[in-house]
Amino acid sequence: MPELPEVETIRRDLEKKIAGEKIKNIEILAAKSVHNKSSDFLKVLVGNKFKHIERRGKLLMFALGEAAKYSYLLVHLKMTGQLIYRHKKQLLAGGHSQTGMNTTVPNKFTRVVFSFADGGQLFFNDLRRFGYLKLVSKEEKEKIVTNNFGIEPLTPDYTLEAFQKLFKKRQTNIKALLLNQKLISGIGNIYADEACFGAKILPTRKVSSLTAVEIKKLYKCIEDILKVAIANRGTTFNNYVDSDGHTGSHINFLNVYGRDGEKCKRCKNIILKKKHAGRGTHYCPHCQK
DNA sequence: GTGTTTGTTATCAA
DNA sequence: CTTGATAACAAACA
Repeated sequence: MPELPEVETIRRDLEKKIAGEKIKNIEILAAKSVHNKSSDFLKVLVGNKFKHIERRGKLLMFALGEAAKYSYLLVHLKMTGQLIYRHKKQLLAGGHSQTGMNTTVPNKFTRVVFSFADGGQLFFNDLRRFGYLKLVSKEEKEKIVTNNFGIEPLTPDYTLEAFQKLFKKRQTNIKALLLNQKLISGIGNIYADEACFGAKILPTRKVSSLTAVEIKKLYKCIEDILKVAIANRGTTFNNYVDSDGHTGSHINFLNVYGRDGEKCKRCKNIILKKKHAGRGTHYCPHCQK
């Protein structure tokens, strides 16, 4: 489940590997994963290059070198998408990474393959095919960003004042607020539960019931948890790997997500998991109020 | 065969 | 128009 820390880890690494490198060839193995006509996709990208990679929430935006009708390639990994890069030598060695967990590419879940002039290849894998690649114009990109993404954590836009505003005149609960990308972007099921644990707040609480002190605490916890998770190169629970095909290590630092039935690291009570807002929600019934 | 997993959108209701 | 709640999607695995 790539959320902000996982997508950011991919963005930073991948940008160093592919920025400015000419795209020599593209294989579309699953047309459904590409939200453009295949012929358009190839025509625009082959011979082009990615200048840099931006990110908003969980959405990656590859800026094209030669921008005309299309200026950006949007990539959303949804639940099981992966972007794995192999340079020429790794490919000659058999498509495996050299250290850590091996992810063989291509594999049966490879949907699109980019081949670069320097012999490197970028593989878009997606087991469940929820993810997508989509070419858009500059205007479309800006419209998508404006219409679908709220406050971006870890940027100057993420202020306590802006965060506090989200709580005004809202009837929903904390978990739903944190998962709502239009209000605050980049948080998914894992970090929503982890942030609530950090702030000692039950995810089921109505947002109107939070005190000013609790809101401030949650604000700080979100920032902290995302930064630490990035430092740990993300959480690999099921499917996530970085652009080298390596797992992230933040799973070792999770306090509640996936720990139902285990002891709370803070108070030793048993962590519970309940379906809430259609999602598995993990919490400590004792030290989260 | 069934239940479970979640990011996002569609749909309906208030 | 805004907000909220829920279902649906997709696909593999235990």
